[in-house]
Amino acid sequence: MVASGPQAVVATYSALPATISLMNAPLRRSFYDRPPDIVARELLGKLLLRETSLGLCGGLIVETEAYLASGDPACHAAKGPTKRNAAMFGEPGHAYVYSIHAKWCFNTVTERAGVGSAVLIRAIEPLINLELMLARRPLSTTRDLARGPARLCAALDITRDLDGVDLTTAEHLWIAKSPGFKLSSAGIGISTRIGVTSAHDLSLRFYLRGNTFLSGTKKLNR
DNA sequence: CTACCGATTGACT
DNA sequence: GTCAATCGGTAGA
Repeated sequence: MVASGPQAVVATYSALPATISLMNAPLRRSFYDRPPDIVARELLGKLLLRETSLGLCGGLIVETEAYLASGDPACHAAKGPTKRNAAMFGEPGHAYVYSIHAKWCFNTVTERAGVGSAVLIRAIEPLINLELMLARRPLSTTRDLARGPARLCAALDITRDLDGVDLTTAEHLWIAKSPGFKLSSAGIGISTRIGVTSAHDLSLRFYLRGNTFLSGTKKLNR
């Protein structure tokens, strides 16, 4: 059993020269209490961490998408609150977990309660406790383990149970800074969002350029 | 209750 | 590159 709460975890990240020590203190609520396109961009290079009775696991966020409270018909909040999207209208810094095509996807709620915006985490680079994550997706290669929003949820065991959970405590699911990772604007790619059937024109997908663990096609990742 | 849809994935050409 | 399986959420009878 791995103790919860801030602690150092060790991992090797492909873009860094060597094994690095990562502190896992959760980002504060103020980080999330901003427009989703800002949060989506700044979540790149952060660590997504998941704690269960089987131990700690996680990885580096390499791809995100913003869903806007207004002017964005692709956003689940666009038609107002329902039972499904209730978490999106709650406090920032909580999880919004929804089902699509019989799978789960994970978002962080952004902006103040009542607004209805979020950031979808689309891909992580697996770093911590690969064995555990691979056990949850036994047919997957390491590259495909968490490349895609539903794959990532399967690898981290994120389901409906975590809908609405607070991301600012190191209990079940949270996001932390990864020391040593520098976000440069040159390293960030921006494209239209993947899979949406409306608002094709909005460039609200953010990704770490050149990262091996991105979902989508080569063309979108240039 | 039924019917339809989808912010996906994995198998296949 | 194409395409169908999958099932929870939602709307409507």
